[in-house]
Amino acid sequence: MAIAASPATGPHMRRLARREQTIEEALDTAVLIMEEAGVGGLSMSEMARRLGMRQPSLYKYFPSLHGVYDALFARGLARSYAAVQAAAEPLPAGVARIRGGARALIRWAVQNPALAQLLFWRPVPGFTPTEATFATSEQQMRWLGAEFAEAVRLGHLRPDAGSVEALRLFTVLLSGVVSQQMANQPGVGYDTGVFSSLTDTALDMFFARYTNPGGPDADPRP
Amino acid sequence: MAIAASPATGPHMRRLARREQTIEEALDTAVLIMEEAGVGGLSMSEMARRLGMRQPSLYKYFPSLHGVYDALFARGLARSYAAVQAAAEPLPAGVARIRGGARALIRWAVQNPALAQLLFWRPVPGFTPTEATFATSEQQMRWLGAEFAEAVRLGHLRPDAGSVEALRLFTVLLSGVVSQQMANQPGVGYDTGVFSSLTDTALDMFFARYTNPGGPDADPRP
DNA sequence: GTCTATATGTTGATAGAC
DNA sequence: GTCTATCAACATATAGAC
Repeated sequence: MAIAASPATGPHMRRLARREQTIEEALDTAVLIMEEAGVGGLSMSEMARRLGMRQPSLYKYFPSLHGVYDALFARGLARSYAAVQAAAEPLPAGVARIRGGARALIRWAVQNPALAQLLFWRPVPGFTPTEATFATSEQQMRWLGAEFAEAVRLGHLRPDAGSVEALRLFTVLLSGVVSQQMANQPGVGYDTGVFSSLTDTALDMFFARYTNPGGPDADPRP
Repeated sequence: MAIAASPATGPHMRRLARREQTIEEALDTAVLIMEEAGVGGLSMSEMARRLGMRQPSLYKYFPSLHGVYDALFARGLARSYAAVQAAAEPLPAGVARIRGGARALIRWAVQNPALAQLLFWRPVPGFTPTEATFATSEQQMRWLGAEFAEAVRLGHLRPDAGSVEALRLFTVLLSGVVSQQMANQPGVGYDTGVFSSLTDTALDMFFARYTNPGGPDADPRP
Protein backbone atom coordinates (compact mmCIF):
# COMPACT_ATOMS: atom_id res chain seq x y z
CA MET A 1 0.00 0.00 0.00
CA ALA A 2 2.41 2.69 1.20
CA ILE A 3 5.14 1.97 -1.35
CA ALA A 4 5.31 5.40 -2.91
CA ALA A 5 6.23 8.25 -0.59
CA SER A 6 3.24 10.33 0.56
CA PRO A 7 0.82 9.21 -2.13
CA ALA A 8 -1.92 11.23 -0.53
CA THR A 9 -0.11 14.47 -1.25
CA GLY A 10 1.52 13.63 -4.58
CA PRO A 11 0.55 15.39 -7.79
CA HIS A 12 -1.90 12.68 -8.75
CA MET A 13 -3.74 12.99 -5.47
CA ARG A 14 -3.66 16.74 -5.64
CA ARG A 15 -5.32 16.52 -9.01
CA LEU A 16 -7.94 14.19 -7.61
CA ALA A 17 -8.54 16.50 -4.70
CA ARG A 18 -8.98 19.42 -7.05
CA ARG A 19 -11.50 17.45 -9.03
CA GLU A 20 -13.39 16.54 -5.88
CA GLN A 21 -13.41 20.17 -4.91
CA THR A 22 -14.92 21.21 -8.23
CA ILE A 23 -17.61 18.56 -7.89
CA GLU A 24 -18.46 19.74 -4.39
CA GLU A 25 -18.68 23.31 -5.61
CA ALA A 26 -20.96 22.22 -8.44
CA LEU A 27 -23.24 20.43 -6.00
CA ASP A 28 -23.34 23.50 -3.76
CA THR A 29 -24.50 25.47 -6.77
CA ALA A 30 -27.07 22.84 -7.63
CA VAL A 31 -28.56 23.09 -4.15
CA LEU A 32 -28.85 26.86 -4.49
CA ILE A 33 -30.65 26.50 -7.81
CA MET A 34 -33.07 23.96 -6.39
CA GLU A 35 -33.83 26.20 -3.45
CA GLU A 36 -34.72 29.01 -5.83
CA ALA A 37 -36.40 27.18 -8.69
CA GLY A 38 -37.63 24.03 -7.00
CA VAL A 39 -36.12 20.57 -7.09
CA GLY A 40 -37.37 20.08 -10.63
CA GLY A 41 -35.96 23.40 -11.76
CA LEU A 42 -32.37 22.19 -11.80
CA SER A 43 -30.57 22.18 -15.15
CA MET A 44 -27.05 21.60 -16.38
CA SER A 45 -27.15 24.91 -18.22
CA GLU A 46 -27.96 26.95 -15.14
CA MET A 47 -25.34 25.10 -13.12
CA ALA A 48 -22.65 25.81 -15.71
CA ARG A 49 -23.76 29.42 -16.01
CA ARG A 50 -23.31 30.06 -12.30
CA LEU A 51 -20.04 28.17 -12.17
CA GLY A 52 -18.59 30.37 -14.92
CA MET A 53 -18.27 27.32 -17.08
CA ARG A 54 -19.65 26.20 -20.43
CA GLN A 55 -22.38 23.66 -20.21
CA PRO A 56 -20.55 20.82 -22.02
CA SER A 57 -17.66 21.07 -19.54
CA LEU A 58 -19.94 19.88 -16.78
CA TYR A 59 -20.15 16.50 -18.48
CA LYS A 60 -16.54 15.90 -17.44
CA TYR A 61 -17.80 15.75 -13.86
CA PHE A 62 -21.26 14.28 -14.17
CA PRO A 63 -22.43 11.78 -16.77
CA SER A 64 -25.86 13.38 -17.05
CA LEU A 65 -28.44 15.42 -15.19
CA HIS A 66 -29.61 12.22 -13.54
CA GLY A 67 -26.05 11.75 -12.34
CA VAL A 68 -26.22 15.13 -10.66
CA TYR A 69 -29.46 14.20 -8.94
CA ASP A 70 -27.93 10.94 -7.81
CA ALA A 71 -24.92 12.74 -6.33
CA LEU A 72 -27.28 15.16 -4.59
CA PHE A 73 -29.33 12.27 -3.24
CA ALA A 74 -26.18 10.64 -1.88
CA ARG A 75 -25.06 13.92 -0.34
CA GLY A 76 -28.42 14.42 1.31
CA LEU A 77 -28.38 10.94 2.79
CA ALA A 78 -24.83 11.28 4.06
CA ARG A 79 -25.36 14.70 5.59
CA SER A 80 -28.67 13.93 7.25
CA TYR A 81 -27.19 10.71 8.61
CA ALA A 82 -24.17 12.60 9.92
CA ALA A 83 -26.37 15.24 11.53
CA VAL A 84 -28.45 12.59 13.26
CA GLN A 85 -25.43 10.65 14.45
CA ALA A 86 -23.63 13.73 15.73
CA ALA A 87 -26.65 14.69 17.80
CA ALA A 88 -27.58 11.21 18.98
CA GLU A 89 -24.21 9.64 19.77
CA PRO A 90 -23.35 11.63 22.92
CA LEU A 91 -26.79 11.05 24.41
CA PRO A 92 -27.61 8.13 26.70
CA ALA A 93 -29.11 5.17 24.87
CA GLY A 94 -32.87 4.79 24.80
CA VAL A 95 -35.62 7.31 24.30
CA ALA A 96 -33.31 10.26 24.95
CA ARG A 97 -31.06 9.26 22.09
CA ILE A 98 -33.98 8.56 19.76
CA ARG A 99 -35.50 11.90 20.63
CA GLY A 100 -32.24 13.70 20.00
CA GLY A 101 -31.83 12.00 16.65
CA ALA A 102 -35.36 12.86 15.60
CA ARG A 103 -34.90 16.49 16.55
CA ALA A 104 -31.67 16.63 14.60
CA LEU A 105 -33.23 15.10 11.51
CA ILE A 106 -36.12 17.55 11.44
CA ARG A 107 -33.80 20.45 12.09
CA TRP A 108 -31.57 19.34 9.25
CA ALA A 109 -34.52 18.91 6.90
CA VAL A 110 -35.88 22.39 7.63
CA GLN A 111 -32.44 23.90 7.12
CA ASN A 112 -31.88 21.95 3.90
CA PRO A 113 -35.26 22.00 2.18
CA ALA A 114 -34.01 21.14 -1.29
CA LEU A 115 -32.10 18.03 -0.30
CA ALA A 116 -34.85 17.08 2.13
CA GLN A 117 -37.48 17.19 -0.60
CA LEU A 118 -35.29 15.02 -2.76
CA LEU A 119 -35.05 12.45 0.06
CA PHE A 120 -38.52 12.60 1.61
CA TRP A 121 -40.57 13.03 -1.54
CA ARG A 122 -39.91 11.87 -5.09
CA PRO A 123 -40.38 15.11 -6.99
CA VAL A 124 -38.20 14.30 -10.00
CA PRO A 125 -40.10 12.23 -12.55
CA GLY A 126 -38.16 9.22 -13.76
CA PHE A 127 -35.39 9.61 -11.24
CA THR A 128 -34.55 6.65 -9.02
CA PRO A 129 -31.40 6.68 -6.91
CA THR A 130 -28.65 4.19 -7.60
CA GLU A 131 -28.66 1.00 -5.54
CA ALA A 132 -25.41 2.00 -3.88
CA THR A 133 -26.77 5.31 -2.64
CA PHE A 134 -30.02 3.68 -1.62
CA ALA A 135 -28.13 1.28 0.62
CA THR A 136 -27.24 4.19 2.90
CA SER A 137 -30.92 4.78 3.40
CA GLU A 138 -31.45 1.25 4.64
CA GLN A 139 -28.47 1.61 6.92
CA GLN A 140 -30.16 4.55 8.59
CA MET A 141 -33.31 2.51 9.09
CA ARG A 142 -31.35 -0.36 10.60
CA TRP A 143 -29.71 2.03 13.03
CA LEU A 144 -33.09 3.37 14.09
CA GLY A 145 -34.40 -0.16 14.53
CA ALA A 146 -31.44 -1.04 16.72
CA GLU A 147 -32.01 2.03 18.88
CA PHE A 148 -35.65 1.10 19.33
CA ALA A 149 -34.63 -2.43 20.32
CA GLU A 150 -32.22 -0.99 22.84
CA ALA A 151 -34.90 1.30 24.27
CA VAL A 152 -37.12 -1.74 24.69
CA ARG A 153 -34.33 -3.70 26.36
CA LEU A 154 -33.76 -0.82 28.78
CA GLY A 155 -37.42 -0.84 29.71
CA HIS A 156 -38.00 2.64 28.31
CA LEU A 157 -40.50 1.36 25.80
CA ARG A 158 -42.90 -1.55 25.68
CA PRO A 159 -41.85 -4.60 23.64
CA ASP A 160 -44.23 -3.75 20.79
CA ALA A 161 -42.19 -0.62 20.15
CA GLY A 162 -39.74 -2.94 18.45
CA SER A 163 -42.23 -3.87 15.74
CA VAL A 164 -41.97 -2.65 12.19
CA GLU A 165 -45.34 -0.95 12.61
CA ALA A 166 -44.03 1.18 15.46
CA LEU A 167 -40.97 2.09 13.44
CA ARG A 168 -43.12 3.06 10.48
CA LEU A 169 -45.39 5.11 12.69
CA PHE A 170 -42.31 6.92 13.95
CA THR A 171 -41.23 7.79 10.41
CA VAL A 172 -44.77 8.95 9.70
CA LEU A 173 -44.44 11.49 12.48
CA LEU A 174 -41.11 12.80 11.28
CA SER A 175 -42.23 12.92 7.67
CA GLY A 176 -45.42 14.69 8.67
CA VAL A 177 -43.69 17.42 10.62
CA VAL A 178 -41.21 18.01 7.82
CA SER A 179 -43.83 17.97 5.08
CA GLN A 180 -46.21 20.34 6.80
CA GLN A 181 -43.42 22.73 7.73
CA MET A 182 -41.93 22.84 4.24
CA ALA A 183 -45.26 23.07 2.43
CA ASN A 184 -46.94 25.67 4.63
CA GLN A 185 -44.08 27.76 5.93
CA PRO A 186 -41.26 27.47 3.43
CA GLY A 187 -38.22 29.45 4.40
CA VAL A 188 -39.13 29.65 8.07
CA GLY A 189 -36.52 28.35 10.49
CA TYR A 190 -36.75 25.34 12.77
CA ASP A 191 -37.19 27.29 15.98
CA THR A 192 -39.91 29.60 14.72
CA GLY A 193 -41.78 27.21 12.43
CA VAL A 194 -45.22 26.40 13.79
CA PHE A 195 -44.94 22.78 12.67
CA SER A 196 -41.29 22.08 13.49
CA SER A 197 -42.05 23.44 16.96
CA LEU A 198 -44.46 20.54 17.35
CA THR A 199 -41.59 18.05 17.16
CA ASP A 200 -41.38 17.43 20.90
CA THR A 201 -45.13 17.24 21.31
CA ALA A 202 -45.30 14.67 18.56
CA LEU A 203 -42.51 12.65 20.15
CA ASP A 204 -44.23 12.82 23.54
CA MET A 205 -47.39 11.48 21.97
CA PHE A 206 -45.48 8.65 20.33
CA PHE A 207 -43.49 7.63 23.39
CA ALA A 208 -46.58 7.82 25.58
CA ARG A 209 -48.22 5.24 23.39
CA TYR A 210 -45.30 2.85 23.72
CA THR A 211 -44.63 3.40 27.40
CA ASN A 212 -46.08 1.26 30.18
CA PRO A 213 -48.62 3.10 32.35
CA GLY A 214 -46.53 2.36 35.45
CA GLY A 215 -43.64 4.44 34.20
CA PRO A 216 -40.31 3.80 32.44
CA ASP A 217 -39.16 1.13 34.92
CA ALA A 218 -42.43 -0.70 35.29
CA ASP A 219 -42.31 -4.42 34.61
CA PRO A 220 -43.45 -5.41 31.16
CA ARG A 221 -46.06 -8.12 31.52
CA PRO A 222 -44.64 -11.62 31.01
CA MET B 1 -84.37 36.33 -13.14
CA ALA B 2 -86.50 33.82 -15.01
CA ILE B 3 -87.62 36.14 -17.79
CA ALA B 4 -86.52 34.03 -20.75
CA ALA B 5 -88.00 30.57 -21.00
CA SER B 6 -85.72 27.75 -19.85
CA PRO B 7 -82.46 29.67 -19.93
CA ALA B 8 -80.62 26.66 -18.52
CA THR B 9 -81.33 24.62 -21.62
CA GLY B 10 -81.21 27.32 -24.27
CA PRO B 11 -78.53 27.38 -26.95
CA HIS B 12 -76.33 29.75 -24.98
CA MET B 13 -76.34 27.47 -21.97
CA ARG B 14 -75.75 24.44 -24.11
CA ARG B 15 -72.70 26.10 -25.51
CA LEU B 16 -71.49 26.92 -22.03
CA ALA B 17 -72.06 23.36 -20.92
CA ARG B 18 -70.08 22.10 -23.88
CA ARG B 19 -67.24 24.36 -22.94
CA GLU B 20 -67.31 23.16 -19.35
CA GLN B 21 -67.24 19.61 -20.59
CA THR B 22 -64.14 20.24 -22.69
CA ILE B 23 -62.42 21.86 -19.73
CA GLU B 24 -63.23 18.90 -17.51
CA GLU B 25 -61.89 16.53 -20.13
CA ALA B 26 -58.71 18.56 -20.40
CA LEU B 27 -58.24 18.41 -16.64
CA ASP B 28 -58.79 14.65 -16.66
CA THR B 29 -56.02 14.41 -19.22
CA ALA B 30 -53.77 16.68 -17.15
CA VAL B 31 -54.18 14.40 -14.15
CA LEU B 32 -53.20 11.37 -16.23
CA ILE B 33 -50.08 13.14 -17.46
CA MET B 34 -49.08 14.14 -13.94
CA GLU B 35 -49.54 10.60 -12.72
CA GLU B 36 -47.18 9.38 -15.41
CA ALA B 37 -44.61 12.14 -15.61
CA GLY B 38 -44.86 13.69 -12.17
CA VAL B 39 -46.64 16.86 -11.16
CA GLY B 40 -43.89 18.95 -12.73
CA GLY B 41 -44.06 17.00 -15.97
CA LEU B 42 -47.29 18.58 -17.10
CA SER B 43 -47.18 20.64 -20.30
CA MET B 44 -49.67 22.31 -22.56
CA SER B 45 -48.17 20.50 -25.54
CA GLU B 46 -48.71 17.05 -24.08
CA MET B 47 -52.22 17.94 -23.00
CA ALA B 48 -53.12 19.14 -26.49
CA ARG B 49 -51.48 16.08 -28.05
CA ARG B 50 -53.61 13.68 -26.05
CA LEU B 51 -56.75 15.69 -26.58
CA GLY B 52 -56.29 15.53 -30.34
CA MET B 53 -55.97 19.26 -30.39
CA ARG B 54 -53.29 21.72 -31.44
CA GLN B 55 -51.46 23.34 -28.60
CA PRO B 56 -52.57 26.94 -29.27
CA SER B 57 -56.22 25.87 -29.12
CA LEU B 58 -55.83 25.06 -25.45
CA TYR B 59 -55.32 28.75 -24.76
CA LYS B 60 -59.00 29.28 -25.49
CA TYR B 61 -59.74 27.31 -22.31
CA PHE B 62 -56.83 28.17 -20.05
CA PRO B 63 -54.94 31.46 -19.96
CA SER B 64 -51.62 29.75 -19.27
CA LEU B 65 -50.01 26.66 -17.81
CA HIS B 66 -50.31 28.26 -14.40
CA GLY B 67 -54.01 28.58 -15.06
CA VAL B 68 -54.19 24.83 -15.60
CA TYR B 69 -52.41 24.19 -12.32
CA ASP B 70 -54.77 26.54 -10.57
CA ALA B 71 -57.80 24.73 -11.97
CA LEU B 72 -56.26 21.42 -10.90
CA PHE B 73 -55.61 22.81 -7.43
CA ALA B 74 -59.22 23.93 -7.16
CA ARG B 75 -60.45 20.55 -8.39
CA GLY B 76 -58.29 18.74 -5.85
CA LEU B 77 -59.57 20.88 -3.01
CA ALA B 78 -63.19 20.46 -4.03
CA ARG B 79 -62.97 16.71 -4.51
CA SER B 80 -61.05 15.99 -1.34
CA TYR B 81 -63.46 18.18 0.59
CA ALA B 82 -66.42 16.35 -0.95
CA ALA B 83 -64.90 12.96 -0.14
CA VAL B 84 -64.35 13.97 3.47
CA GLN B 85 -67.83 15.42 3.86
CA ALA B 86 -69.54 12.43 2.27
CA ALA B 87 -67.80 10.09 4.68
CA ALA B 88 -68.08 12.24 7.78
CA GLU B 89 -71.59 13.65 7.54
CA PRO B 90 -73.56 10.45 8.27
CA LEU B 91 -71.39 9.64 11.29
CA PRO B 92 -72.22 10.76 14.83
CA ALA B 93 -70.50 13.98 15.83
CA GLY B 94 -67.27 13.76 17.79
CA VAL B 95 -64.28 11.50 17.45
CA ALA B 96 -66.16 9.04 15.24
CA ARG B 97 -66.87 11.70 12.66
CA ILE B 98 -63.34 13.08 12.82
CA ARG B 99 -61.94 9.60 12.41
CA GLY B 100 -64.18 8.90 9.43
CA GLY B 101 -63.18 12.15 7.79
CA ALA B 102 -59.49 11.47 8.31
CA ARG B 103 -59.78 7.99 6.84
CA ALA B 104 -61.62 9.38 3.84
CA LEU B 105 -59.01 12.05 3.24
CA ILE B 106 -56.12 9.60 3.29
CA ARG B 107 -58.00 7.19 1.09
CA TRP B 108 -58.72 9.96 -1.37
CA ALA B 109 -55.09 11.10 -1.36
CA VAL B 110 -53.77 7.61 -2.04
CA GLN B 111 -56.25 7.14 -4.84
CA ASN B 112 -55.46 10.55 -6.34
CA PRO B 113 -51.72 10.91 -5.93
CA ALA B 114 -51.21 13.64 -8.49
CA LEU B 115 -53.81 16.01 -7.07
CA ALA B 116 -52.76 15.10 -3.55
CA GLN B 117 -49.16 16.05 -4.23
CA LEU B 118 -50.31 19.34 -5.66
CA LEU B 119 -52.26 20.02 -2.45
CA PHE B 120 -49.99 18.56 0.23
CA TRP B 121 -46.63 19.55 -1.18
CA ARG B 122 -45.62 22.50 -3.38
CA PRO B 123 -43.82 20.74 -6.17
CA VAL B 124 -44.34 23.35 -8.89
CA PRO B 125 -41.78 26.13 -8.61
CA GLY B 126 -43.32 29.56 -8.79
CA PHE B 127 -46.88 28.35 -8.62
CA THR B 128 -49.13 29.74 -5.92
CA PRO B 129 -52.86 29.09 -6.03
CA THR B 130 -55.25 31.97 -6.52
CA GLU B 131 -56.74 33.53 -3.42
CA ALA B 132 -60.18 32.31 -4.38
CA THR B 133 -59.12 28.69 -4.60
CA PHE B 134 -57.05 29.00 -1.47
CA ALA B 135 -60.11 30.13 0.45
CA THR B 136 -61.58 26.65 0.07
CA SER B 137 -58.58 25.31 1.90
CA GLU B 138 -59.24 27.53 4.87
CA GLN B 139 -62.88 26.49 4.82
CA GLN B 140 -61.78 22.89 5.26
CA MET B 141 -59.62 23.85 8.21
CA ARG B 142 -62.47 25.76 9.82
CA TRP B 143 -64.71 22.71 9.47
CA LEU B 144 -62.10 20.55 11.14
CA GLY B 145 -61.71 23.07 13.95
CA ALA B 146 -65.47 23.10 14.51
CA GLU B 147 -65.56 19.30 14.68
CA PHE B 148 -62.79 19.31 17.24
CA ALA B 149 -64.65 21.89 19.30
CA GLU B 150 -67.75 19.73 19.16
CA ALA B 151 -65.78 16.67 20.26
CA VAL B 152 -64.52 18.66 23.21
CA ARG B 153 -68.03 19.83 24.06
CA LEU B 154 -69.26 16.24 23.97
CA GLY B 155 -66.53 15.24 26.38
CA HIS B 156 -64.85 12.97 23.86
CA LEU B 157 -61.66 14.98 23.99
CA ARG B 158 -59.96 17.12 26.58
CA PRO B 159 -60.33 20.89 26.25
CA ASP B 160 -56.80 21.33 24.98
CA ALA B 161 -57.79 19.34 21.90
CA GLY B 162 -59.43 22.54 20.74
CA SER B 163 -56.12 24.37 20.55
CA VAL B 164 -54.45 25.25 17.29
CA GLU B 165 -51.48 23.09 18.30
CA ALA B 166 -53.68 20.01 18.56
CA LEU B 167 -55.21 20.77 15.18
CA ARG B 168 -51.78 21.18 13.62
CA LEU B 169 -50.59 17.97 15.19
CA PHE B 170 -53.58 16.26 13.64
CA THR B 171 -52.67 17.54 10.18
CA VAL B 172 -49.10 16.42 10.78
CA LEU B 173 -50.34 12.88 11.24
CA LEU B 174 -52.44 12.92 8.09
CA SER B 175 -49.71 14.55 6.06
CA GLY B 176 -47.17 12.05 7.36
CA VAL B 177 -49.21 9.01 6.45
CA VAL B 178 -49.90 10.36 2.98
CA SER B 179 -46.33 11.44 2.36
CA GLN B 180 -44.75 8.19 3.46
CA GLN B 181 -47.24 6.13 1.50
CA MET B 182 -46.81 8.11 -1.71
CA ALA B 183 -43.03 8.37 -1.49
CA ASN B 184 -42.26 4.79 -0.50
CA GLN B 185 -45.03 2.77 -2.08
CA PRO B 186 -46.31 4.76 -5.03
CA GLY B 187 -49.11 3.05 -6.86
CA VAL B 188 -50.06 0.79 -3.96
CA GLY B 189 -53.67 1.03 -2.85
CA TYR B 190 -55.04 2.30 0.44
CA ASP B 191 -55.94 -1.09 1.85
CA THR B 192 -52.63 -2.77 1.08
CA GLY B 193 -50.26 0.15 1.65
CA VAL B 194 -48.07 -0.39 4.68
CA PHE B 195 -48.32 3.26 5.67
CA SER B 196 -51.96 3.96 4.83
CA SER B 197 -52.78 0.88 6.91
CA LEU B 198 -51.34 2.74 9.89
CA THR B 199 -54.08 5.35 9.68
CA ASP B 200 -56.17 3.95 12.51
CA THR B 201 -53.16 3.31 14.71
CA ALA B 202 -52.07 6.91 14.22
CA LEU B 203 -55.55 8.17 15.06
CA ASP B 204 -55.68 5.98 18.17
CA MET B 205 -52.41 7.45 19.29
CA PHE B 206 -53.67 10.97 18.72
CA PHE B 207 -57.03 10.52 20.44
CA ALA B 208 -55.37 8.75 23.37
CA ARG B 209 -53.28 11.82 23.97
CA TYR B 210 -56.30 14.08 24.07
CA THR B 211 -58.58 11.81 26.06
CA ASN B 212 -58.95 11.94 29.80
CA PRO B 213 -57.53 8.88 31.57
CA GLY B 214 -60.93 8.17 33.15
CA GLY B 215 -62.55 7.56 29.78
CA PRO B 216 -64.66 9.54 27.32
CA ASP B 217 -67.16 10.68 29.96
CA ALA B 218 -64.75 11.53 32.72
CA ASP B 219 -65.06 15.02 34.13
CA PRO B 220 -62.63 17.52 32.70
CA ARG B 221 -60.91 19.25 35.58
CA PRO B 222 -62.37 22.71 36.32
C1' DG C 1 -10.53 19.83 -18.98
C1' DT C 2 -11.70 23.58 -21.37
C1' DC C 3 -13.71 25.52 -25.28
C1' DT C 4 -16.76 26.20 -29.94
C1' DA C 5 -20.11 24.43 -32.74
C1' DT C 6 -23.91 21.84 -33.45
C1' DA C 7 -27.63 18.37 -33.56
C1' DT C 8 -32.00 17.76 -31.76
C1' DG C 9 -35.47 18.28 -29.01
C1' DT C 10 -38.65 20.57 -26.01
C1' DT C 11 -41.48 24.26 -24.23
C1' DG C 12 -44.93 28.58 -23.55
C1' DA C 13 -47.06 31.89 -25.89
C1' DT C 14 -48.74 35.07 -29.78
C1' DA C 15 -50.52 36.56 -34.52
C1' DG C 16 -53.71 35.99 -37.66
C1' DA C 17 -56.38 33.28 -41.41
C1' DC C 18 -60.69 30.75 -41.72
C1' DG D 1 -62.77 27.73 -31.63
C1' DT D 2 -60.01 25.65 -34.66
C1' DC D 3 -56.09 25.78 -37.38
C1' DT D 4 -51.03 27.11 -39.47
C1' DA D 5 -47.02 29.53 -38.80
C1' DT D 6 -43.79 31.33 -36.00
C1' DC D 7 -40.95 33.37 -32.23
C1' DA D 8 -37.89 33.09 -28.65
C1' DA D 9 -36.11 30.47 -25.11
C1' DC D 10 -34.72 26.79 -23.04
C1' DA D 11 -32.96 22.21 -22.54
C1' DT D 12 -29.71 17.57 -22.97
C1' DA D 13 -26.13 15.73 -25.09
C1' DT D 14 -22.23 14.85 -28.50
C1' DA D 15 -18.13 15.84 -31.71
C1' DG D 16 -13.94 17.50 -31.98
C1' DA D 17 -10.26 21.31 -31.82
C1' DC D 18 -6.83 23.02 -28.56
